[in-house]
Amino acid sequence: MDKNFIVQAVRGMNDVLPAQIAGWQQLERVTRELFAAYGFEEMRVPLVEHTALFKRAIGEYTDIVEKEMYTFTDSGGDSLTLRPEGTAGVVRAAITNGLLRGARLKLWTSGPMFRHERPQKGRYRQFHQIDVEAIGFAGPDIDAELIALTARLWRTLGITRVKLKINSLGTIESRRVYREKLVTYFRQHEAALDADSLRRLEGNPLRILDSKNPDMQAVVSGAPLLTDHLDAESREHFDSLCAMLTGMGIEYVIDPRLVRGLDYYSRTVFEWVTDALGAQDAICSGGRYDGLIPQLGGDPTPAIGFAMGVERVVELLSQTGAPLAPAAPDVYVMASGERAQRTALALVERLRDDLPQVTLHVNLGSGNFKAQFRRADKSGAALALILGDAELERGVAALKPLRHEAGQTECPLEELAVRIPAILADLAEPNNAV
RNA sequence: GUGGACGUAGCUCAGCUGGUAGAGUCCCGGAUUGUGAUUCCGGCUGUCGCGGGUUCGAGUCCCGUCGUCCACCCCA
Repeated sequence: MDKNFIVQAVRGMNDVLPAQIAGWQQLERVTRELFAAYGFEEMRVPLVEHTALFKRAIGEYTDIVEKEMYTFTDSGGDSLTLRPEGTAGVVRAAITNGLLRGARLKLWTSGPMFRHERPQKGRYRQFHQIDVEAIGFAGPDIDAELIALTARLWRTLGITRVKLKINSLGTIESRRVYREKLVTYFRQHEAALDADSLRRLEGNPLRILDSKNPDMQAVVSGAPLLTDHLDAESREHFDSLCAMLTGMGIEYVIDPRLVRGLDYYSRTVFEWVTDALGAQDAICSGGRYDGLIPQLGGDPTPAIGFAMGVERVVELLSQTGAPLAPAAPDVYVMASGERAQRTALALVERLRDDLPQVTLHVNLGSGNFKAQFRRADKSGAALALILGDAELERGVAALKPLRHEAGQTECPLEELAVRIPAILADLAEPNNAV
């Protein structure tokens, strides 16, 4: 085989193998239950939208829109884009399906997102997010509830190395005023800015505050703070949120330099970070986007949402050390001899009819008893069902517990549907364990 | 997009200053011709990421390329 002809996976787009799936399924199960408990309903939206939607929602001058989108022209001549984030599609769906009209929507969705970035740990070109959006809620109480939900999620999953950062960006108007002050300040200190920051000065000056360059610390720390330039209503909204978080016993730090990279955010923004994943430390973040819906053509409606990175949370989950072993079957069925092998499948199908709650794995293909026992052991099954020509002669099967000292017994074929659950129940008793 | 490290068997890795590859594990068979651990014996798998160059000779040196990882950047 010529390795040059082996089809490779696309860079940054990963397979999730059976050995890794347990963490994904656990996260999916826990979030599904939690969202239902908080009154959120699932919805599903397309992976592909018109390019214009993302340009208008995320912002023309963001990194995502400028250089990270998978955009193509379809055969009808439309410019389409693989979604780089989830909120725009959900909001578009709410508008085009007529779900607004003063409604209060609590929604969640999940699936793959696409950004053409250089892959590294926790950052892939196809990655997965779980998105939660609350549309039609103006007060700080929904902000607090969303954050409480995420805090509960970490607790439920056993994830501890996370920290909550919050901030308020103010209204779009107050942010514009602050932005001008900031630009004025940085212009006065242009000599001290690095190349990245000079570039941002035009497009997104707030991001300069986020700079990790140590040489920039002096300039950045002298910059006017967003928190000091909030309008009165945003100030009150933010103070209420802080009080509610404190009231719920949720720890947080106010980070006046926390700025989101998407233009649609206003007022509350928050981010859960961890020190366990390296440079890609944000596992869940979001904020309020009161101005987005009218900007996309809907009736003015306040809203807030967040997204969590599935790959990153799953990685944290696997680091917590909680064993996520693949499920072992209850029974491994082995057959040796021509007649037994012919009979085994039919026998097992009857057992599946009678015992739908019991998982049975059948040894497929050939293999001597030694090999079949090895496979049975590896499968993790509690019980081996052994069918040989000798047993068939007498109309019985042998049953051997694989994880306990209890010895091997024989059972008439017609009694298996009764005997197997009885033995499994017996083996499940903790004091019978080896 | 920028910088750095790395790429040898399915997996984890060894291979000193260039002399055409090795261990453990996994898998298969046997000791035990119908019984899973362990032990012992035997066996299978590699165009040393790919392409080019230097050399009598390259896993080893050089260049390019692809990929992974780390950081920048960005963000979930």
